[in-house]
Amino acid sequence: MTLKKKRVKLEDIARKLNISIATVSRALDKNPRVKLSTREKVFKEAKSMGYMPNQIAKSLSSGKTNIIGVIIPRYDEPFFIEVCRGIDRYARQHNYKILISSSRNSFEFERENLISFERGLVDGIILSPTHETETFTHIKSIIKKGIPVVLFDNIREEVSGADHVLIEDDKASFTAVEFLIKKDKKRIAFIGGIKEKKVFQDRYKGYLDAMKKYNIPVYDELILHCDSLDREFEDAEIREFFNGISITPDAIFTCTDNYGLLTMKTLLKAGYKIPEDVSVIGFGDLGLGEVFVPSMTCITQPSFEMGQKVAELLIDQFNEPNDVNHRKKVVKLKTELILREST
Amino acid sequence: MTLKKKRVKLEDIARKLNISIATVSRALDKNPRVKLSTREKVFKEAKSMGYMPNQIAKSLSSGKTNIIGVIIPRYDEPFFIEVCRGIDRYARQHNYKILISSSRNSFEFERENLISFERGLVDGIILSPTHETETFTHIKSIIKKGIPVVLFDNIREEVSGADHVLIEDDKASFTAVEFLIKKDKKRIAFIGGIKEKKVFQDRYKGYLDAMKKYNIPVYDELILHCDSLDREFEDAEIREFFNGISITPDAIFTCTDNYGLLTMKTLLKAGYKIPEDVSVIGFGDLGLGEVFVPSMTCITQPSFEMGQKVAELLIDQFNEPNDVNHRKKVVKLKTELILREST
DNA sequence: TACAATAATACAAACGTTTGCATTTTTTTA
DNA sequence: TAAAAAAATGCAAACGTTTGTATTATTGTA
Repeated sequence: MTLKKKRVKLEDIARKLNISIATVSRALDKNPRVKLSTREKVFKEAKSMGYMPNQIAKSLSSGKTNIIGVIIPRYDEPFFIEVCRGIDRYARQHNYKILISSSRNSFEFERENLISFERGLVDGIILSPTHETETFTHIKSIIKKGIPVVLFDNIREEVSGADHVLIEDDKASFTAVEFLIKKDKKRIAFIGGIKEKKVFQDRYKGYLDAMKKYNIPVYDELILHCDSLDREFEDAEIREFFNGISITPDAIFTCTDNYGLLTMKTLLKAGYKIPEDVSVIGFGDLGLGEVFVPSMTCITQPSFEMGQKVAELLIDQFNEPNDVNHRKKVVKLKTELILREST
Repeated sequence: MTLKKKRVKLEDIARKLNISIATVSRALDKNPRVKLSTREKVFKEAKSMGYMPNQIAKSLSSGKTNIIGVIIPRYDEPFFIEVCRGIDRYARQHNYKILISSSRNSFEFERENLISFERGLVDGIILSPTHETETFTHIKSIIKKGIPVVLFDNIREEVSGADHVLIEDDKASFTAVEFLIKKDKKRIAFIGGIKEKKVFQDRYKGYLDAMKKYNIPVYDELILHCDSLDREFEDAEIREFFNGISITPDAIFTCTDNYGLLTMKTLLKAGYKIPEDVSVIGFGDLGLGEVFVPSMTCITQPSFEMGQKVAELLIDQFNEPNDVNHRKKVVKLKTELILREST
């Protein structure tokens, strides 16, 4: 049985070369204060001994971990994954790693995750609040401790008090619905998500605004606010909705790619033709809408870019003076309506 | 301008209460060596001062970070995300966090990531090798240093030398193809992925084995090994393939959900009826196959469970004596064929 | 060849914990 | 009521770095 060998540390190199730890440390740092020939000796020895710096010790000493904590409501939503990709890309370019946690759509978990990040493992935090998140005291308390925080998506602006990035949900859905109206649709259904979630409220608002502006009647019957938190059940919810309505819509605006696809599926199965009988629009555009037959018209969300922007704001904070009351930055990203076969 | 306050540490509590740091530390640990009344005092003070233990200092002192490093070939593949979810679930239950990196399908990045994990930030590593990964010396060198490693998916068993978890790819695809044959299909096309990747080799093997066993002719023309590394181009590749063939297949076995969906899309657009004219089978089953119209028959990969299993193996290693030469464990997970409308 | 100026290196404290062992305090016992 | 036993606390080293300052070695200058 071979036991694992101990890591080699600065001290080992120092002893071997008969110099001090400080010199070894500085040599490996390429600090010009140590003679070139010594530096070279140290490098050579470090390599031959298989030296690897200890990140933890470094962090303790420097007070920086170069880790960014990320809290998202769930993993199984392409939007969040895409944002994380964006964060990761930007972070890596700036020598940071990211540590992702899911709050599983629960305020309690969100708080717990946040608290666990308070233990100094991360230099800053990126968070997308759950729909349950109504108060922001937990976030503010983190900020007050001087830990940089950036929020994205689903923010109630009035209360956040932190840098954040979002898309113009109301405008985006207004545009989509307006497009349907201009295509002469009269019975436009709306399929949204849990009412508590800010993004869905905004998307609903955009729908109502457009309907109002063009004087199109809004039928309560044609409005569904899905509230399944689990993907598995969304399907059933949408099926039931269509079973229950007496007015046949000629267009459907949905607040999610998944809702859009499930809607199309349900309608196709029921024998409707898309877009001849009904038009369908989705929201998000993360790949599936394009593959489906017919392909789905979508609002694109610049998810990857959102991630990059969020990371940028955070890393900017790292480099700013430690002013707790600095002016909060808000970035709004633009969306676009991508036309496909479903309209 | 309000400056951020310094973190409160054990020393601060100790000073305030006029006791030693050691006692505070043990009190917070609920160590019975310190008097109950003292413990209570300490807890109260810690709370009122807003004490949060410093994870980094703890790690340095204990030699454990409670972080698991995970390296996957890419983020934008639901399979890997699902595995990560499984890892995360199991890890959290055992008080570990996970740090995910993508090797972006490049051996070089894989190595770099691995090296960065050698710096003591993680207690162990979970890795899914890229298709470029032919030698395992970088992995072995990590293992030799005593860092626990577990691999999953896409392993060349003969060379890995580490615990690993995989599915029986050849068996799975054999089953799928056999099913098609028993449905009396005669011209069965195969759409696989990059030839260098072990999982695709195995899935191809399963196809060939089944064809051979039942004496079905294999047409080279009906075989495609996609080699786009980027999702965007897979579509074009598959379209071209179908444009180029002169034999019309009556069934298509594809090695990926995405290939399956793209295939269905292409066929539907070309006017074929599924499953009347052609049957299609996918591989993976991560949600989309069920939504598509017609829904797609798939081989299920127990991705989430795979993640959990991988994490379990790793955490088991943490608790084993430090035997570098311990007998490697290999876990094979079962797949299933889920029948849907596309066959 | 002595002395300053400069270059190279070493010492030791600090980062915030944990923990073995020593010391002090309290309780028990005779 | 003093000694022994048990309980509570404190001291200091350790974890592996970084870094300000002190020290030593090497040059250059007159």
